[in-house]
Amino acid sequence: MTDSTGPVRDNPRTRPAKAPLSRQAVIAAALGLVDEAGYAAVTMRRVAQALDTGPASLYVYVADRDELMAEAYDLALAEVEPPGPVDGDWRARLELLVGRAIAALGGHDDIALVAITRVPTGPNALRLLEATMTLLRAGGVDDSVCPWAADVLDQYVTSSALELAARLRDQRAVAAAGGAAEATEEAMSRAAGSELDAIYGELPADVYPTIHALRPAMTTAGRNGHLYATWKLGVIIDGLLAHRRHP
Amino acid sequence: MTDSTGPVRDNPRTRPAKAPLSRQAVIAAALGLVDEAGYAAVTMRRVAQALDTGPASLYVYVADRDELMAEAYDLALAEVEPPGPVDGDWRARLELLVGRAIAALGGHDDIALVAITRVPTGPNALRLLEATMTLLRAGGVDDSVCPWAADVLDQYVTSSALELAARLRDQRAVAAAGGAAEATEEAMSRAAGSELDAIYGELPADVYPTIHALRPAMTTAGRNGHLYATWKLGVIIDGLLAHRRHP
DNA sequence: ACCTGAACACCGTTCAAGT
DNA sequence: ACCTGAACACCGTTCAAGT
Repeated sequence: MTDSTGPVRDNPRTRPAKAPLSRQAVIAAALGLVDEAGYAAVTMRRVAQALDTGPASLYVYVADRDELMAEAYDLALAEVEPPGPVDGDWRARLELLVGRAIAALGGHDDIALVAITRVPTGPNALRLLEATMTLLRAGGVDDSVCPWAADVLDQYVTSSALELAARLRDQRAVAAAGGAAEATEEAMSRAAGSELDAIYGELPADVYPTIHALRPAMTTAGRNGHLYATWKLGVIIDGLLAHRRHP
Repeated sequence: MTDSTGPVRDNPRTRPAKAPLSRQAVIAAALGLVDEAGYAAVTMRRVAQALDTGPASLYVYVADRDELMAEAYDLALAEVEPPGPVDGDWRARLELLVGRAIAALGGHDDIALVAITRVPTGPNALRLLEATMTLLRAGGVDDSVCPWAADVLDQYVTSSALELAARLRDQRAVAAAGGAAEATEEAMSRAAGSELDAIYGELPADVYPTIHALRPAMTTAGRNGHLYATWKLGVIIDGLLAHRRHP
């Protein structure tokens, strides 16, 4: 007699799940969609749908899609903790910091695309910029080149995060195809980067002698994700050390 | 008596401009639109409009927007000429090659965005990859790390081209605003990167001491485009030289 | 073979109207 | 203040129909 009569009553049994909208909820929903389907698949309409509302409602909390994605990017960086004194000298700490940023961003698919078209200025991005430049200074990098050095490291983080995301995506595709034999084979060959290898393989050896000669080393398989990332960071840091002072 | 009577006749006076459609024409039109309005503004419908046809007609020559943009990217690289023996030793030549690639891509607004989401495999990209790896080998870079080194240089080219494009875009905005005093001031402050500087300036100095201390060096003005690009390339090449061999 | 009008299934964003 | 239905001005891509 109390339950089914009044549709005016805000009954938590018939209307249970709908959490109140908020800026945080909108941003979290956007990042969740990135995880599921990637940056390009995040539309205002889908974010709204995930929050059980209409697209127009989002504009109460967020100026536009661009701002929303920038906030999702910063949310992805929230989990990154800057290393402390226990983690070693400045170089070990810098490597840890950079590695954590790559893992955090790469763990949210291609959210790092946000950093390609705009300079991140969210609170977490600023926090990590501060930490990075502090470590660089500790490494003897000159004040005048410190911002440049931080920029180079940021570019390294962005491109490495996108690479990691692509690798994880391939792995997920292989795992998802673990049923039909044909699909599995196709997914595995994609994961091995053999499309690219096939392109190199079809080039005439006389006009592309170097590509031809180095082809074994050029496949994604030959790149070995982690080893490549380590090598690349070494290149950058040693390069930075050689250019500590302003030209 | 021959000119105005027959509407059936294909009269070049009344129907002059419409060139026959072709894959090349579609690609060139797309790159032209990038130059005018940037990557995001290039839609199939606008490309069709520029060619005086309907969007459906483009699909005769091009599989989808992605392929079209990839071809436009490769077209932008067509003008890059690999340096020869007259241009100096391997390092001078590598610096020239990389500089030319940045200039070519950056001269077509943000077309370099194409290289972010897919590995360029057009004929010109392959031609320049071959040239790059040949120079790296001449510099003593080990075969096993050559592809990695080429990858690092490609990332440098892409990010530098996007930076250059942004700088040119700002300059164009300043030039275009050369009338109304207010508009000019706003455009110039944008060009000086003072938005970013304002963000840094508002940070509390006690929790962001390093950003605070280095703020003068962090503005775009302080970055001085060309000097920064030179420094960055030096960092990468010297880093590569220090890691010539496989770890 | 090449071209295209019309349609399909989407977009981001705005705005008047509701509570 | 917060929310929203409906609309506006776009998208990429397909496909049946024309030449």
